[in-house]
Amino acid sequence: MSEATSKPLNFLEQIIKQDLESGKTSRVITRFPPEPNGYLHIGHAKSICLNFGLAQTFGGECNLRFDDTNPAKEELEYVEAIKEDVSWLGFDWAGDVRYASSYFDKFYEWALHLINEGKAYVCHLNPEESKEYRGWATKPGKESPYRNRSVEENLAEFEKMRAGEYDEGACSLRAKIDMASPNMNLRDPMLYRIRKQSHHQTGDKWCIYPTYDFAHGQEDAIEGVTHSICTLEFADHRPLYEWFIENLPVPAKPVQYEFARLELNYTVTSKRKLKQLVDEGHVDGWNDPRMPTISGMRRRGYTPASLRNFCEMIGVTKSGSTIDMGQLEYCVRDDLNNTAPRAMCVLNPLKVTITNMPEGEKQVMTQSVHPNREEMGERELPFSRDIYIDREDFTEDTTLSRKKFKRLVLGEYVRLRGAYVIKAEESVKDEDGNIIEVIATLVEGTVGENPPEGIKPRGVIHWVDANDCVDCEVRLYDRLFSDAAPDAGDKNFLDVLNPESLKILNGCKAEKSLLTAEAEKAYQFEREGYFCLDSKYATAVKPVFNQTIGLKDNWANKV
RNA sequence: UGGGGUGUAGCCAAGCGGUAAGGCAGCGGGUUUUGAUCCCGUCAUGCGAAGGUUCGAAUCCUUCCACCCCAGCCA
Repeated sequence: MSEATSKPLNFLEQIIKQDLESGKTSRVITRFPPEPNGYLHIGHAKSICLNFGLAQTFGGECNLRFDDTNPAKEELEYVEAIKEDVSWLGFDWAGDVRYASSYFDKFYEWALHLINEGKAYVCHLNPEESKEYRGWATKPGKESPYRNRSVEENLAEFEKMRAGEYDEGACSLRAKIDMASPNMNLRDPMLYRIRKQSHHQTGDKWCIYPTYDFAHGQEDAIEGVTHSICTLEFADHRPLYEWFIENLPVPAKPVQYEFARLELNYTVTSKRKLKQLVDEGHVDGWNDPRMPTISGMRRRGYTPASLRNFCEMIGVTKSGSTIDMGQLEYCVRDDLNNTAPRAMCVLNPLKVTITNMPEGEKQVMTQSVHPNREEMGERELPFSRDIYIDREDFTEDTTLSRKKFKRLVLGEYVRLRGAYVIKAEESVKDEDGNIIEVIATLVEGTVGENPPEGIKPRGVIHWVDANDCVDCEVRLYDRLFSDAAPDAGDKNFLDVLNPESLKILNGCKAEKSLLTAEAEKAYQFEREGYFCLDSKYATAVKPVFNQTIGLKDNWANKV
């Protein structure tokens, strides 16, 4: 790590390195603490890579802990999905999955401890009154009239809360700190509130639930977490986090650090908004391939490695930043370019008949599965008199320069990828003047060989044997939002949804080898992009392919 | 205008008193049976602004400016 070529340490790595060197800690324990109230998204991927990555780098461990302190918003479906996403990303948590809810007895005991110390009280102010008493940024709060109850009374009232004798909102347990603190979080924060709901892990055992603030640091302490890493908006909570650690007989003293959450342009990373997209049917579920969720990206064909590389590449700092979507796309292309098998698929088929090839004759071309990775083997491509090419790869316009149109032009030559050089002899049109077929001839001896002197193919195009191919559906995706900052200002993100984010193409013609494609495993459809079989809609008789990402294409606007 | 946080290129990001790394994007060129990949070159006299300290400042000091977060019985 001291080599000149190594990546510089981010600020958290520097802190941990120092803590290890100074002996402040001898091992590193981190945790990824999602609340199971939605699916994980790209922003969580950053946190996962950070927390698990730090543990890996320094030979420590990282826990997966569900921060399930609010039964009103949480569901078992989400905990299962989150576990799957973390595993898929390639990380193993230490030991069993943890739950904040499994520490509820301990939290209750610690609440009693604070009451006994005179540091917590049951407050019967209702939500509106609490708000009023809290004051404002420039205005100190007022002390609750219940603030100075006796320990005995508080104990009795808290027991009544726990026993279900009060309705939701009737009262709460609060810490006695400082109603005049400039930090709003220290103005007698709430520790417990009443929620008469069953919990996905603890059932109906409790009707009072600890707040985030009263739970998080203590969870960390119980698990021996040394570096508790959260996002910037919790920085204001750090003094409170520390207050609990100082005032409770906790078994360890974790320290909280904050980093900037990931923002990506042209998308939203807010569970609330993503849930709204799902609930209102703007997308096809949490794993819609257009969603920035981990499950959506997986269904789209993104790989764990590409996401990990992305998170590594963007860095970790405390400055709020918005990463360009292009950077994520670069990582996906970079990984897929190296790993994806190649195949050919014609998206908008145009029939080509090769007249100097006898009807019924079948030839077989062989083509490498990957141009620079011989070990991936070869594939066979049937070739006959009738083939399909893409409509966009043929034109009758003979005035186009060779630089501007490197495809098939009437009267000229083009190379069929992995097969012959052909010449377009004439085009056939329907009564409306649309080109429906191209009549062509092949140049003998051009498979794997250059054509004779004088024949200069304009370029290389992809094709598929019309007599031996697979009919399929292809789904093309564009960004979900047409605005770079769907969230910004007071604009409604739903107003900037991109109406063209999904295009469904039917009647596409894929090469036969694609019949064995595995769901979510991307192929490169040569000259088109990366595509994977959809895990939801593909059937044995009808493959459906999702476009993972297009090939980089910077010639269109240059010529 | 209370508290907390952040300002280095179009987007990220190193830098920790010794004279602005790297990546993405862009631009120019080369190779190529994918207009992809790959390769080469190019891209901040400048670090939010203004003062100050110093032989020397993105780094230290002062003042100012801009943006983000906090008034849930959400996390």
